[in-house]
Amino acid sequence: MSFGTGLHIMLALAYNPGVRLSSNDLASSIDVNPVTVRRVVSELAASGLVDTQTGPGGGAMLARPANRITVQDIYEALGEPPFIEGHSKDPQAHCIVSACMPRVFQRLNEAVTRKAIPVLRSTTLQKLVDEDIES
Amino acid sequence: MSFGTGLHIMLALAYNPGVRLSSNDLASSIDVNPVTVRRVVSELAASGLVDTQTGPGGGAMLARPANRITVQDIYEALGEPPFIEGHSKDPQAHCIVSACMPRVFQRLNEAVTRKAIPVLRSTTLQKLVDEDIES
DNA sequence: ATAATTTGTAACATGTAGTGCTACAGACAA
DNA sequence: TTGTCTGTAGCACTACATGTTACAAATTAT
Repeated sequence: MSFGTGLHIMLALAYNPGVRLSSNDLASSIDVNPVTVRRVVSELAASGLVDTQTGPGGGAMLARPANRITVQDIYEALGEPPFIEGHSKDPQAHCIVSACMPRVFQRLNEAVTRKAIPVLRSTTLQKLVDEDIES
Repeated sequence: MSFGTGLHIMLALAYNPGVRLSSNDLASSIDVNPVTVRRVVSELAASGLVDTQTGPGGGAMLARPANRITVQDIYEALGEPPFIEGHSKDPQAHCIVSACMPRVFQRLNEAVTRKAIPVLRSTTLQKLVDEDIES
């Protein structure tokens, strides 16, 4: 859904290891609605990246150490769109060009993704906390 | 504006070298409104990628050969957003994490972009016509 | 000149996706 | 039992791309 909000949440949790932050805490850090935070946290929890708990003192915390969670994990968890995306219209039967567009977009996206994924996969939350991006 | 529509337009023009295609021709190939096509073509023309002409027999054609126009040219011409984009909220004064988010997103985007751009830059329209993507 | 065609652009309507907001059931701690 | 949180539903609001209509200006052909 929202990668920007999701990464901000994960980074806030990484900065506070072992501490549960409520959706209100997180919301005031990002300046969004607590419900929006809960919606994103819910997706992160479904992918096993965070652990949530209800009740007083409850909230979210990282499910494993920050050096074992990558930006790619977050990107996938939130179902982010492909880097290169075509239009959504179906190919027109009468048109040769439109018939091959889906394959063109797919291959182009694969080529870009093949380069981008390793960057996201090698960037852990811990590196971001240390502001140590991209060796 | 719309990279999907833009690339489809450019590819249709590449498939028909030397021929001017009207916004109606292009619109029926993509299945969008002719005005939408004219809006995108207008941006492509502003960047010098296509040449347009009014009147009967008018329309758009590539401004230079398909092997000298890259996907990156099109991506830039349409002012596409960065690959990795943060949320748009201003950093909250009271929060350490939110203060460093803009820089985190910027560096992350730079790292991904540095990998993705060469792919787009080495992929010419002609390669796409030949379905020869990514050596 | 005149008529027909096409771009470029404005103005407004429509569709769609993310977000804000309220509400409340269920889980949990004290 | 009470109060605090999450999870989620439902609906309003906002932002933005696209659809639609309209028309001036450029160009071609007669």
